[in-house]
Amino acid sequence: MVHYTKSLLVLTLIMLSNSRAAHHHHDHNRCLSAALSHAEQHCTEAGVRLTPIRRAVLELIWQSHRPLGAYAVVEQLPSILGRPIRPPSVYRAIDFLLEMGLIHRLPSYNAFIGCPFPGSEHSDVFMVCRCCGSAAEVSAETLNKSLEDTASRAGFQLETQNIELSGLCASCQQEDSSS
Amino acid sequence: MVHYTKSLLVLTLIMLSNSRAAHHHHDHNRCLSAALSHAEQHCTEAGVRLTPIRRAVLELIWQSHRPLGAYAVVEQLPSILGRPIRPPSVYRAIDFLLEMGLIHRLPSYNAFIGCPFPGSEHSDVFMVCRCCGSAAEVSAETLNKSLEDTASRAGFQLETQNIELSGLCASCQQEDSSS
DNA sequence: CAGTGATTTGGTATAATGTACCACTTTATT
DNA sequence: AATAAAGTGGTACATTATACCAAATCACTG
Ligand SMILES: [Zn+2]
Ligand SMILES: [Zn+2]
Ligand SMILES: [Zn+2]
Ligand SMILES: [Zn+2]
Repeated sequence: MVHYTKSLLVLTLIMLSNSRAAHHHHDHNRCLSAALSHAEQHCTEAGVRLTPIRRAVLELIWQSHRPLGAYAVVEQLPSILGRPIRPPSVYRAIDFLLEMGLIHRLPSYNAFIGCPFPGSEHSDVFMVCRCCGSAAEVSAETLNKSLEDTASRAGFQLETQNIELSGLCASCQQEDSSS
Repeated sequence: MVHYTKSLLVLTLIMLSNSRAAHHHHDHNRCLSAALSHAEQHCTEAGVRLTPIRRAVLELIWQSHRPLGAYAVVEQLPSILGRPIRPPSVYRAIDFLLEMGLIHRLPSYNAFIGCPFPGSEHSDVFMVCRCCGSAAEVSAETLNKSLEDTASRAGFQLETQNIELSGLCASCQQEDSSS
Protein backbone atom coordinates (compact mmCIF):
# COMPACT_ATOMS: atom_id res chain seq x y z
CA MET A 1 0.00 0.00 0.00
CA VAL A 2 2.81 2.36 0.86
CA HIS A 3 4.59 1.44 -2.29
CA TYR A 4 1.48 2.20 -4.37
CA THR A 5 1.08 5.63 -2.88
CA LYS A 6 4.71 6.50 -3.42
CA SER A 7 4.86 5.52 -7.05
CA LEU A 8 1.66 7.43 -7.74
CA LEU A 9 3.24 10.56 -6.28
CA VAL A 10 6.34 10.15 -8.38
CA LEU A 11 4.32 9.85 -11.54
CA THR A 12 2.21 12.80 -10.54
CA LEU A 13 5.14 15.14 -10.28
CA ILE A 14 6.77 14.58 -13.65
CA MET A 15 5.33 17.54 -15.45
CA LEU A 16 6.99 20.19 -17.56
CA SER A 17 5.07 23.43 -17.95
CA ASN A 18 5.59 27.10 -18.59
CA SER A 19 2.15 28.02 -17.28
CA ARG A 20 3.64 29.85 -14.32
CA ALA A 21 5.19 32.35 -16.71
CA ALA A 22 2.74 32.25 -19.61
CA HIS A 23 -0.35 32.86 -17.53
CA HIS A 24 1.04 35.30 -15.00
CA HIS A 25 2.82 38.61 -14.86
CA HIS A 26 6.54 38.06 -15.34
CA ASP A 27 9.73 39.44 -16.84
CA HIS A 28 9.19 38.37 -20.41
CA ASN A 29 12.58 39.53 -21.61
CA ARG A 30 14.00 36.50 -19.89
CA CYS A 31 11.64 34.21 -21.84
CA LEU A 32 12.66 35.90 -25.06
CA SER A 33 16.42 35.85 -24.53
CA ALA A 34 16.33 32.29 -23.24
CA ALA A 35 14.41 31.19 -26.31
CA LEU A 36 16.80 32.95 -28.66
CA SER A 37 19.96 31.61 -27.07
CA HIS A 38 18.43 28.15 -26.91
CA ALA A 39 17.69 28.42 -30.60
CA GLU A 40 21.20 29.55 -31.50
CA GLN A 41 22.70 26.67 -29.60
CA HIS A 42 20.20 24.16 -30.91
CA CYS A 43 20.84 25.14 -34.52
CA THR A 44 24.61 25.18 -34.13
CA GLU A 45 24.55 21.69 -32.69
CA ALA A 46 22.32 20.46 -35.48
CA GLY A 47 24.54 22.07 -38.11
CA VAL A 48 21.81 24.25 -39.54
CA ARG A 49 21.65 28.01 -39.87
CA LEU A 50 19.50 30.39 -37.87
CA THR A 51 19.51 33.06 -40.57
CA PRO A 52 18.38 36.65 -39.93
CA ILE A 53 14.89 36.00 -41.27
CA ARG A 54 14.45 32.83 -39.25
CA ARG A 55 15.71 34.55 -36.15
CA ALA A 56 13.45 37.54 -36.68
CA VAL A 57 10.40 35.31 -37.14
CA LEU A 58 11.25 33.40 -33.98
CA GLU A 59 11.69 36.68 -32.13
CA LEU A 60 8.29 37.93 -33.28
CA ILE A 61 6.56 34.71 -32.33
CA TRP A 62 8.19 34.93 -28.91
CA GLN A 63 7.16 38.55 -28.38
CA SER A 64 4.37 37.26 -26.14
CA HIS A 65 2.75 34.04 -25.00
CA ARG A 66 -0.15 34.54 -27.37
CA PRO A 67 -0.16 32.43 -30.53
CA LEU A 68 0.76 34.57 -33.54
CA GLY A 69 -0.59 34.18 -37.06
CA ALA A 70 1.70 33.98 -40.08
CA TYR A 71 0.33 37.17 -41.59
CA ALA A 72 0.83 39.03 -38.33
CA VAL A 73 4.47 38.05 -38.69
CA VAL A 74 4.46 39.30 -42.27
CA GLU A 75 3.09 42.66 -41.10
CA GLN A 76 5.56 43.07 -38.26
CA LEU A 77 8.74 41.87 -39.93
CA PRO A 78 9.67 45.28 -41.36
CA SER A 79 9.92 46.59 -37.80
CA ILE A 80 12.79 44.16 -37.21
CA LEU A 81 14.43 43.72 -40.58
CA GLY A 82 13.65 47.14 -42.03
CA ARG A 83 12.28 45.75 -45.26
CA PRO A 84 9.13 43.91 -46.28
CA ILE A 85 9.21 40.13 -46.42
CA ARG A 86 6.56 38.31 -48.41
CA PRO A 87 4.44 35.37 -47.20
CA PRO A 88 6.46 32.57 -48.85
CA SER A 89 9.62 33.66 -47.04
CA VAL A 90 7.76 33.80 -43.75
CA TYR A 91 6.25 30.37 -44.26
CA ARG A 92 9.65 28.98 -45.15
CA ALA A 93 11.06 30.33 -41.92
CA ILE A 94 8.09 28.96 -40.01
CA ASP A 95 8.55 25.53 -41.58
CA PHE A 96 12.19 25.58 -40.55
CA LEU A 97 11.35 26.54 -36.97
CA LEU A 98 8.66 23.86 -36.81
CA GLU A 99 11.05 21.19 -38.04
CA MET A 100 13.65 22.27 -35.51
CA GLY A 101 11.00 22.04 -32.79
CA LEU A 102 11.51 25.68 -31.85
CA ILE A 103 7.88 26.58 -32.39
CA HIS A 104 4.57 24.74 -32.52
CA ARG A 105 1.48 25.25 -34.61
CA LEU A 106 -1.95 25.57 -33.00
CA PRO A 107 -4.29 24.46 -35.76
CA SER A 108 -7.51 25.75 -34.22
CA TYR A 109 -6.04 29.22 -34.18
CA ASN A 110 -4.06 29.09 -37.42
CA ALA A 111 -1.23 30.41 -35.32
CA PHE A 112 2.20 29.61 -33.98
CA ILE A 113 3.81 29.74 -30.55
CA GLY A 114 7.33 29.36 -29.25
CA CYS A 115 8.26 26.12 -27.56
CA PRO A 116 9.51 26.71 -24.00
CA PHE A 117 11.45 23.44 -23.88
CA PRO A 118 12.86 22.66 -27.31
CA GLY A 119 15.20 19.72 -27.53
CA SER A 120 13.77 17.86 -24.57
CA GLU A 121 11.33 15.11 -25.35
CA HIS A 122 7.84 16.34 -24.63
CA SER A 123 4.22 16.01 -25.65
CA ASP A 124 2.45 18.84 -27.40
CA VAL A 125 -0.26 19.96 -25.01
CA PHE A 126 -1.42 23.56 -24.88
CA MET A 127 -3.67 25.40 -22.49
CA VAL A 128 -5.07 28.46 -24.21
CA CYS A 129 -6.93 31.05 -22.15
CA ARG A 130 -10.09 32.22 -23.86
CA CYS A 131 -9.92 35.47 -21.93
CA CYS A 132 -6.33 36.75 -22.27
CA GLY A 133 -5.39 34.52 -25.20
CA SER A 134 -2.10 33.37 -23.76
CA ALA A 135 -1.08 29.77 -24.29
CA ALA A 136 1.00 27.64 -21.94
CA GLU A 137 2.59 24.37 -22.94
CA VAL A 138 2.58 21.39 -20.65
CA SER A 139 4.02 17.93 -20.86
CA ALA A 140 2.74 15.55 -18.23
CA GLU A 141 3.83 11.97 -17.86
CA THR A 142 0.48 10.78 -16.55
CA LEU A 143 -1.38 12.43 -19.40
CA ASN A 144 0.98 10.88 -21.93
CA LYS A 145 0.44 7.46 -20.43
CA SER A 146 -3.29 7.99 -20.44
CA LEU A 147 -3.27 8.99 -24.11
CA GLU A 148 -1.06 6.08 -25.03
CA ASP A 149 -3.31 3.76 -23.05
CA THR A 150 -6.53 5.06 -24.59
CA ALA A 151 -5.10 4.71 -28.07
CA SER A 152 -3.71 1.22 -27.58
CA ARG A 153 -6.97 -0.02 -26.10
CA ALA A 154 -8.54 0.97 -29.42
CA GLY A 155 -5.75 -0.81 -31.27
CA PHE A 156 -4.40 2.51 -32.45
CA GLN A 157 -0.66 3.05 -32.77
CA LEU A 158 -0.12 6.62 -31.63
CA GLU A 159 2.56 8.60 -33.45
CA THR A 160 1.89 12.33 -33.10
CA GLN A 161 -0.71 14.39 -31.34
CA ASN A 162 -2.25 17.80 -31.25
CA ILE A 163 -3.89 18.75 -27.98
CA GLU A 164 -5.43 22.14 -27.44
CA LEU A 165 -7.19 22.81 -24.17
CA SER A 166 -9.28 25.93 -23.90
CA GLY A 167 -10.51 27.57 -20.73
CA LEU A 168 -9.57 30.16 -18.13
CA CYS A 169 -6.03 30.64 -16.90
CA ALA A 170 -5.34 31.29 -13.23
CA SER A 171 -5.01 35.04 -13.65
CA CYS A 172 -8.23 35.44 -15.57
CA GLN A 173 -10.12 33.29 -13.09
CA GLN A 174 -9.20 35.77 -10.36
CA GLU A 175 -10.28 38.75 -12.41
CA ASP A 176 -13.51 36.99 -13.23
CA SER A 177 -14.38 36.37 -9.59
CA SER A 178 -13.23 39.80 -8.39
CA SER A 179 -15.39 41.74 -10.85
CA MET B 1 -6.22 -5.59 -3.03
CA VAL B 2 -9.20 -7.12 -4.69
CA HIS B 3 -11.14 -3.93 -4.31
CA TYR B 4 -8.37 -1.89 -5.96
CA THR B 5 -8.23 -4.23 -8.91
CA LYS B 6 -11.97 -4.10 -9.39
CA SER B 7 -12.29 -0.34 -9.33
CA LEU B 8 -9.41 0.00 -11.75
CA LEU B 9 -11.23 -2.31 -14.13
CA VAL B 10 -14.40 -0.29 -13.87
CA LEU B 11 -12.60 2.93 -14.70
CA THR B 12 -10.76 1.22 -17.51
CA LEU B 13 -13.91 0.07 -19.21
CA ILE B 14 -15.78 3.35 -19.36
CA MET B 15 -14.85 4.22 -22.87
CA LEU B 16 -17.04 5.17 -25.78
CA SER B 17 -15.51 4.63 -29.19
CA ASN B 18 -16.48 3.94 -32.76
CA SER B 19 -12.99 2.72 -33.65
CA ARG B 20 -14.24 -0.82 -34.20
CA ALA B 21 -16.35 0.43 -37.08
CA ALA B 22 -14.33 3.41 -38.27
CA HIS B 23 -11.06 1.56 -38.60
CA HIS B 24 -12.33 -1.79 -39.87
CA HIS B 25 -14.43 -3.22 -42.66
CA HIS B 26 -18.08 -2.91 -41.77
CA ASP B 27 -21.57 -2.27 -43.08
CA HIS B 28 -21.41 1.49 -43.31
CA ASN B 29 -25.05 1.89 -44.31
CA ARG B 30 -25.91 1.19 -40.70
CA CYS B 31 -23.62 4.01 -39.54
CA LEU B 32 -25.23 6.36 -42.01
CA SER B 33 -28.85 5.53 -41.29
CA ALA B 34 -28.22 5.53 -37.54
CA ALA B 35 -26.63 8.97 -37.79
CA LEU B 36 -29.50 10.36 -39.86
CA SER B 37 -32.25 9.02 -37.63
CA HIS B 38 -30.37 10.18 -34.55
CA ALA B 39 -30.17 13.61 -36.12
CA GLU B 40 -33.87 13.74 -36.97
CA GLN B 41 -34.80 12.81 -33.44
CA HIS B 42 -32.25 15.13 -31.87
CA CYS B 43 -33.47 18.11 -33.89
CA THR B 44 -37.14 17.38 -33.26
CA GLU B 45 -36.53 17.22 -29.53
CA ALA B 46 -34.58 20.48 -29.63
CA GLY B 47 -37.30 22.18 -31.66
CA VAL B 48 -35.00 23.03 -34.57
CA ARG B 49 -35.29 22.08 -38.21
CA LEU B 50 -33.14 19.59 -40.07
CA THR B 51 -33.80 21.21 -43.44
CA PRO B 52 -32.96 19.47 -46.75
CA ILE B 53 -29.63 21.28 -47.06
CA ARG B 54 -28.59 20.51 -43.51
CA ARG B 55 -29.60 16.90 -43.92
CA ALA B 56 -27.76 16.58 -47.21
CA VAL B 57 -24.59 18.06 -45.72
CA LEU B 58 -24.79 15.67 -42.78
CA GLU B 59 -25.32 12.78 -45.19
CA LEU B 60 -22.25 13.74 -47.21
CA ILE B 61 -20.07 14.11 -44.14
CA TRP B 62 -21.26 10.69 -43.01
CA GLN B 63 -20.51 9.05 -46.36
CA SER B 64 -17.33 7.66 -44.83
CA HIS B 65 -15.25 7.84 -41.68
CA ARG B 66 -12.76 10.17 -43.30
CA PRO B 67 -12.97 13.84 -42.37
CA LEU B 68 -14.52 15.84 -45.22
CA GLY B 69 -13.63 19.39 -46.19
CA ALA B 70 -16.27 22.06 -46.66
CA TYR B 71 -15.46 22.51 -50.33
CA ALA B 72 -15.69 18.78 -50.94
CA VAL B 73 -19.23 19.12 -49.61
CA VAL B 74 -19.83 22.04 -51.96
CA GLU B 75 -18.67 19.93 -54.90
CA GLN B 76 -20.76 16.91 -54.02
CA LEU B 77 -23.99 18.58 -52.99
CA PRO B 78 -25.47 18.67 -56.51
CA SER B 79 -25.36 14.86 -56.53
CA ILE B 80 -27.85 14.88 -53.67
CA LEU B 81 -29.88 18.03 -54.14
CA GLY B 82 -29.66 18.28 -57.89
CA ARG B 83 -28.59 21.90 -57.86
CA PRO B 84 -25.45 23.79 -56.91
CA ILE B 85 -25.15 25.21 -53.41
CA ARG B 86 -22.65 27.93 -52.73
CA PRO B 87 -20.06 28.00 -49.90
CA PRO B 88 -21.99 30.30 -47.54
CA SER B 89 -24.97 27.96 -47.50
CA VAL B 90 -22.72 25.00 -46.82
CA TYR B 91 -20.93 26.78 -44.00
CA ARG B 92 -24.26 27.77 -42.51
CA ALA B 93 -25.36 24.15 -42.53
CA ILE B 94 -22.03 23.11 -41.05
CA ASP B 95 -22.34 25.70 -38.29
CA PHE B 96 -25.79 24.39 -37.48
CA LEU B 97 -24.58 20.79 -37.33
CA LEU B 98 -21.64 21.80 -35.16
CA GLU B 99 -23.89 23.64 -32.73
CA MET B 100 -26.22 20.67 -32.53
CA GLY B 101 -23.23 18.44 -31.80
CA LEU B 102 -23.98 16.28 -34.84
CA ILE B 103 -20.56 16.80 -36.37
CA HIS B 104 -17.13 17.87 -35.17
CA ARG B 105 -14.42 19.94 -36.75
CA LEU B 106 -10.85 18.65 -36.99
CA PRO B 107 -8.80 21.85 -37.17
CA SER B 108 -5.55 20.26 -38.33
CA TYR B 109 -7.34 18.90 -41.36
CA ASN B 110 -9.72 21.79 -42.02
CA ALA B 111 -12.37 19.12 -42.19
CA PHE B 112 -15.50 17.81 -40.52
CA ILE B 113 -16.62 14.41 -39.31
CA GLY B 114 -19.89 12.98 -38.03
CA CYS B 115 -20.24 12.41 -34.31
CA PRO B 116 -21.04 8.76 -33.55
CA PHE B 117 -22.60 9.57 -30.19
CA PRO B 118 -24.38 12.92 -30.36
CA GLY B 119 -26.41 13.90 -27.36
CA SER B 120 -24.43 11.89 -24.86
CA GLU B 121 -21.84 13.75 -22.88
CA HIS B 122 -18.42 13.00 -24.31
CA SER B 123 -14.98 14.40 -24.84
CA ASP B 124 -13.74 15.26 -28.29
CA VAL B 125 -10.86 12.90 -28.94
CA PHE B 126 -10.06 11.68 -32.41
CA MET B 127 -7.70 9.03 -33.69
CA VAL B 128 -6.87 9.74 -37.31
CA CYS B 129 -5.02 7.12 -39.32
CA ARG B 130 -2.24 8.63 -41.41
CA CYS B 131 -2.49 5.70 -43.81
CA CYS B 132 -6.18 5.25 -44.62
CA GLY B 133 -7.30 8.65 -43.35
CA SER B 134 -10.23 7.37 -41.34
CA ALA B 135 -10.94 8.99 -38.00
CA ALA B 136 -12.45 7.32 -34.97
CA GLU B 137 -13.85 9.20 -32.01
CA VAL B 138 -13.22 8.06 -28.49
CA SER B 139 -14.33 9.27 -25.09
CA ALA B 140 -12.45 7.70 -22.23
CA GLU B 141 -13.13 8.42 -18.60
CA THR B 142 -9.52 7.90 -17.54
CA LEU B 143 -8.23 10.23 -20.24
CA ASN B 144 -10.77 12.89 -19.28
CA LYS B 145 -9.68 12.68 -15.67
CA SER B 146 -6.06 12.88 -16.67
CA LEU B 147 -6.69 15.98 -18.78
CA GLU B 148 -8.71 17.60 -16.05
CA ASP B 149 -6.01 16.74 -13.55
CA THR B 150 -3.17 18.08 -15.70
CA ALA B 151 -5.03 21.32 -16.29
CA SER B 152 -5.99 21.89 -12.67
CA ARG B 153 -2.45 21.23 -11.50
CA ALA B 154 -1.47 24.19 -13.69
CA GLY B 155 -4.32 26.22 -12.22
CA PHE B 156 -6.13 26.08 -15.53
CA GLN B 157 -9.91 25.83 -15.64
CA LEU B 158 -10.61 23.51 -18.54
CA GLU B 159 -13.70 24.29 -20.64
CA THR B 160 -13.34 22.80 -24.09
CA GLN B 161 -10.75 20.72 -25.82
CA ASN B 162 -9.54 19.64 -29.21
CA ILE B 163 -7.56 16.44 -29.26
CA GLU B 164 -6.32 14.94 -32.48
CA LEU B 165 -4.21 11.80 -32.30
CA SER B 166 -2.41 10.71 -35.42
CA GLY B 167 -0.92 7.29 -36.13
CA LEU B 168 -1.77 3.92 -37.58
CA CYS B 169 -5.15 2.24 -37.12
CA ALA B 170 -5.39 -1.48 -36.45
CA SER B 171 -6.15 -2.38 -40.06
CA CYS B 172 -3.29 -0.39 -41.51
CA GLN B 173 -0.86 -1.82 -38.95
CA GLN B 174 -1.64 -5.31 -40.27
CA GLU B 175 -1.16 -4.28 -43.87
CA ASP B 176 2.09 -2.62 -42.95
CA SER B 177 3.51 -5.73 -41.29
CA SER B 178 2.16 -8.13 -43.94
CA SER B 179 3.75 -6.28 -46.85
C1' DC C 1 -56.87 33.24 -44.67
C1' DA C 2 -54.03 37.54 -44.74
C1' DG C 3 -50.51 39.87 -42.24
C1' DT C 4 -46.26 39.99 -39.77
C1' DG C 5 -41.93 38.81 -37.78
C1' DA C 6 -38.38 35.31 -37.47
C1' DT C 7 -35.72 31.92 -39.66
C1' DT C 8 -33.54 30.12 -43.59
C1' DT C 9 -31.52 30.37 -48.07
C1' DG C 10 -29.36 32.55 -52.49
C1' DG C 11 -25.54 34.83 -54.33
C1' DT C 12 -21.77 38.21 -54.91
C1' DA C 13 -17.82 39.69 -53.42
C1' DT C 14 -13.96 39.47 -50.51
C1' DA C 15 -11.06 38.19 -46.51
C1' DA C 16 -7.63 35.11 -44.49
C1' DT C 17 -4.43 31.46 -44.76
C1' DG C 18 -1.21 28.82 -47.29
C1' DT C 19 1.53 27.08 -51.55
C1' DA C 20 3.71 26.24 -56.51
C1' DC C 21 7.02 27.83 -59.10
C1' DC C 22 11.09 29.87 -60.92
C1' DA C 23 14.75 33.19 -60.86
C1' DC C 24 18.37 34.86 -58.14
C1' DT C 25 21.67 35.21 -54.27
C1' DT C 26 24.38 33.53 -50.72
C1' DT C 27 26.95 29.91 -48.52
C1' DA C 28 29.62 25.69 -48.36
C1' DT C 29 32.66 22.38 -50.70
C1' DT C 30 35.92 21.01 -53.85
C1' DA D 1 37.81 29.87 -59.02
C1' DA D 2 34.37 26.32 -60.08
C1' DT D 3 30.57 23.83 -58.56
C1' DA D 4 26.94 22.29 -55.75
C1' DA D 5 23.78 23.15 -52.08
C1' DA D 6 21.02 25.99 -49.36
C1' DG D 7 18.41 29.97 -48.79
C1' DT D 8 15.71 34.07 -50.45
C1' DG D 9 12.72 37.23 -53.58
C1' DG D 10 8.55 37.66 -55.80
C1' DT D 11 4.49 36.65 -58.71
C1' DA D 12 0.69 34.28 -59.07
C1' DC D 13 -2.51 31.26 -57.36
C1' DA D 14 -5.00 27.70 -54.42
C1' DT D 15 -7.76 26.77 -50.44
C1' DT D 16 -10.63 27.85 -46.63
C1' DA D 17 -13.88 30.92 -44.62
C1' DT D 18 -16.86 35.08 -44.00
C1' DA D 19 -19.49 39.84 -44.61
C1' DC D 20 -23.30 41.45 -46.50
C1' DC D 21 -27.78 42.10 -48.39
C1' DA D 22 -31.72 40.46 -50.93
C1' DA D 23 -35.17 36.93 -51.53
C1' DA D 24 -37.76 33.12 -50.00
C1' DT D 25 -39.81 30.20 -46.60
C1' DC D 26 -41.82 29.21 -42.21
C1' DA D 27 -44.41 30.10 -37.74
C1' DC D 28 -47.57 32.56 -35.54
C1' DT D 29 -51.42 35.80 -34.78
C1' DG D 30 -55.65 38.05 -35.57
ZN1 LIG E 1 7.18 35.16 -20.93
ZN1 LIG F 1 7.03 22.33 -27.11
ZN1 LIG G 1 -19.20 3.23 -40.76
ZN1 LIG H 1 -18.60 13.38 -30.82
